[in-house]
Amino acid sequence: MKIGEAATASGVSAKMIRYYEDIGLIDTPPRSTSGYRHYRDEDIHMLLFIRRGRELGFSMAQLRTLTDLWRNKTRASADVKRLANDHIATLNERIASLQAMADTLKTLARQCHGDARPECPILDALRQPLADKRHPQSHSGQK
Amino acid sequence: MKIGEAATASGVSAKMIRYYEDIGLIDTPPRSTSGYRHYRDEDIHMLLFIRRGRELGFSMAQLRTLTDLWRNKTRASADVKRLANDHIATLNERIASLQAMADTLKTLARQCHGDARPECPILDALRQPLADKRHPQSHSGQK
DNA sequence: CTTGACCTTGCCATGATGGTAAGGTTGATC
DNA sequence: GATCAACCTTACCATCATGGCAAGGTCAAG
Repeated sequence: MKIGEAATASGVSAKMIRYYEDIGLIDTPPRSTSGYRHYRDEDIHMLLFIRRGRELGFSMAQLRTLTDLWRNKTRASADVKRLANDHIATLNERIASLQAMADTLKTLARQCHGDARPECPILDALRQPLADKRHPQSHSGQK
Repeated sequence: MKIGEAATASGVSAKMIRYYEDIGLIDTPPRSTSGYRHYRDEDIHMLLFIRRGRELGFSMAQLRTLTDLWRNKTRASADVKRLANDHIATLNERIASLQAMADTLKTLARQCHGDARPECPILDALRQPLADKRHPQSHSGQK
């Protein structure tokens, strides 16, 4: 299978397949005499594996570990689980951060008239330090 | 105020202040005869405004619009509110996407023994198409 | 043999940020 | 009035995963 077919079959662009090869995430495939890369079904499975990992938000570094674990028949499932749990924790942090932003904005937007007048609590809030709902600070440390 | 002080006062690095100037997000400040940039309190407020906007997750493009609105005394608060609501929608999408990843991973991690054995439903799941909880697909469209 | 679809490599761009290097300015201290 | 440290200036490189483009080679069908 040439790279175009591999791309279609795996859903990973030819460009990215070459990139993954470049950074050593996948094996360097054999080449035809004319230099074309050739992939086997096994390689497609690897690419699918990588794509799904990316879709779950794993970083390239984590994918590197995951593909190693995948190839390693004597792996301990505990290692995979730990990686997954770490990633879940990271996802939760990112979610919490975005949620805090959204909550703050929702509060501000609710207070904004949203009409033709220029007064706007949203802009006002950006002028002053952002209020922290849980630990509001009353002092401003300026020089 | 020179750029270092402006950076300290605003919490925006000198590097980023120059960058914001470069992309036209802030005005080009006056220079001393030796070429040093000089900032007034007003400029610091603008930098604080930008920083807080970034902290709320607004993109640079949105910040560009926001700073324009901020400077424009005859703005309509409706415009600010619309921008905020758009951004809330974007944040919600990103949250939902991350939440879906986390949910899938949590389900998989729960099924993983997490011991010394190699069998692992997490790796298995990455080998097969990821299940969509709401609309499971039973066929695979391959060539 | 031509044509079109594919492949190859290599370089550029993204976006917001940090780093580094080489050189000029300033102000304080000796 | 020299020196030194702390600042400033510009300019370039790197990130990370991805896409785009260009110039040229390959291959199969007609």
